[in-house]
Amino acid sequence: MRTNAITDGHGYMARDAKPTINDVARLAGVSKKTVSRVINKSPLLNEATRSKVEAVIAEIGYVPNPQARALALRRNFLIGLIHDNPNAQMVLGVQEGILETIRNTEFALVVRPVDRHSPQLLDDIRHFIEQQRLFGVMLLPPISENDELADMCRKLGCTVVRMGSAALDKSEHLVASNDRQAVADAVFWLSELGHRRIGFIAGPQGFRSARERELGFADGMARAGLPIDPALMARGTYRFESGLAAGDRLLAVDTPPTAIFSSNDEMAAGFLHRALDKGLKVPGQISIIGFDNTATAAHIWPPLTTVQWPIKAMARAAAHKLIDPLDAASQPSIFLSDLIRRSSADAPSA
Amino acid sequence: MRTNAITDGHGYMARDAKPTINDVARLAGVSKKTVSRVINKSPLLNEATRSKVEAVIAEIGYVPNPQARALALRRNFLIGLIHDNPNAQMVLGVQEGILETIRNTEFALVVRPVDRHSPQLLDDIRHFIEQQRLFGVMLLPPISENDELADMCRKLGCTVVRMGSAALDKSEHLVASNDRQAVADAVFWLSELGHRRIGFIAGPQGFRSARERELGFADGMARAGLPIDPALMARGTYRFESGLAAGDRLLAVDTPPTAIFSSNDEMAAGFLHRALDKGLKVPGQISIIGFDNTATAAHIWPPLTTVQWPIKAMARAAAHKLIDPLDAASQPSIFLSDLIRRSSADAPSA
DNA sequence: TTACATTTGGTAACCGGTGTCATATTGCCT
DNA sequence: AGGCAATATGACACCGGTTACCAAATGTAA
Repeated sequence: MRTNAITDGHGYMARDAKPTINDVARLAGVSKKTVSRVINKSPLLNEATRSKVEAVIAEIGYVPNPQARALALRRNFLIGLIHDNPNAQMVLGVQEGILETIRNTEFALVVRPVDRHSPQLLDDIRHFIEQQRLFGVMLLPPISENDELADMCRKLGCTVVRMGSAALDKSEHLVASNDRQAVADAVFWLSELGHRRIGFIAGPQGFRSARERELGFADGMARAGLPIDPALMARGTYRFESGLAAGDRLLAVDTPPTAIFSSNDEMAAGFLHRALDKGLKVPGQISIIGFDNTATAAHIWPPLTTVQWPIKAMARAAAHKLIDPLDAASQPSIFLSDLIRRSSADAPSA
Repeated sequence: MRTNAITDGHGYMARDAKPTINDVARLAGVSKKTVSRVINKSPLLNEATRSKVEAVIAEIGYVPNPQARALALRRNFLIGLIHDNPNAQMVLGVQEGILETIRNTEFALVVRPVDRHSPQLLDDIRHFIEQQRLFGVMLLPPISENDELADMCRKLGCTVVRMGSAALDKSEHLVASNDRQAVADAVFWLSELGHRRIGFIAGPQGFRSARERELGFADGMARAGLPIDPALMARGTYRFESGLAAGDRLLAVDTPPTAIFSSNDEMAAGFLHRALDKGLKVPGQISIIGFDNTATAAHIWPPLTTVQWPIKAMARAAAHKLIDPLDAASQPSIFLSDLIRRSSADAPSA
């Protein structure tokens, strides 16, 4: 008894008619408005009336129509997740985090993967927001670094929350991780382990996350009182292959490094790959630390020590900022990442 | 000029008023109905009237309110993606595929990660569908194998499309990959390479995908005229650790296998890990093939040869089935997977 | 010229909720 | 008992689209 056989003008099956607020009102012998009050937990309601209406609601399985509500309230309950993210793990973690927050609300999460390099990027997103009349949007890195995009979303009337890796200029809705400090701590930890020659693989220029991690590396080396050797610095693209290339170069210097901090796991995996190719012992001869804690990090050999964003917690916080006006007014939330210690980094073997 | 400063009763900022169909009608000097006809591309319309209205629409940037439309049409344009999936790569691929299909439609994609083991699973999902009044839902494996869930969604008036790894009983909306044949082909390929002792790591019992892949293994061995040695068969949980365990057992037999087909990449990675631990040369002494082509597969060492679902194509097909009643009426779509040949499998070294 | 079909546009009601404001009921005080 | 506030409920218009139905304008044939 799922649908009746009548089709509408579009060829779609007509849906079973669901009970409406009118049905509830009629059955309970009250007005629509009273039912509406029950639904919205209005305080000025006779207890007897309330329970009578609630009984009817439960009996016929009434669920308010969100589209009608959205229309009447002139505000809807869709939040958009816009991302262009190479790290599937992270995107999914964010989706789960957001969902944990909105699970018992009337909000829903609408996703929109985009192509950062598309020339119609802005138009696409504008169309998306206007067409769906989004309540708010959440921007994930790296596209969260696009100020023009964030401005546009705001002009469109959306609440905007950005997840980032650093203090993005404006004192706006932001959920960030303090990459700089996390990297500094990790590098300092390497120095405590006894490493003196520590190399660094930077991410691509123009990414705020890449810049923050570079600064963190400098901080950590400074704190450890270690000099930065330009021969031990490489720049990659955040991709596996560029880690390979970094390995070629950094492992070929006269006095090679005993440890490497890579700005992300993919490059770390590439570097590791190359180190093993060259017959080096990891971590004996070369320690490696990555960033992101992707699935790969745990499954390569040896398992990669890496820095991990508290993604779900950040996503929960971001979702709160989005749907809770009080929270939104508060300061940016800055999270600190954890160092996941696995086997790819240890004290250098004498 | 994003919002005015007036807040509504809920403390949210009131949004800028967007132009409505009435504004368009007034400015164009026609009735609402005429504007509606233009929007819906009604054929019985004076060309001059149409262009006049279109000019106004373009000028003031009118976009129809989807909530109002949904209300009036008694049908909405939200499709839900319900999944409980360990493979982030795949979920994201599906999201992208669906989006490619619905990009220029008025549909939007609402995601709902769930916990397959939650006791309130059905209630949660029922609530989700009823609350959002979803038009249709797409179920991803492994939860797509839950018939009870699919039935419930249908009863709720949703179009249901399931992505699966095998012919799911009913002749319903289904987009599947032919895992059985893909595995058979891969195993046969191993035999062509010269392997005679081929082992198999099965997935957990109760998963259709696991069963299909087992059948595929048997098919491939039969086609190659090779016997199946029970000592070379293991069963895992689809997780890395169980691949490790399989390695412990399968590599300890008197005449160890020269090749292994693992029902997924994670277990393959675990098995590979263990093989390297034991000092085996891969692929020289032992070849390994996985399934899924996760990010890990490409980044472990040696890179894993693996079977890959044409995920985006499947997702596109599934989305079409969901939104296009004609397509929906057609047969299930069965896709064949590709074998991604990397370095973990090759001819056995004499 | 009239009768009639065909286009084209307008009016009103409705979808399922909401807000505003008026009204009915109750309790309390003098 | 009468007056008044506080509480509880209802009537009604409205959100922004849709369809159903009707009226006017136009074209066309007898």
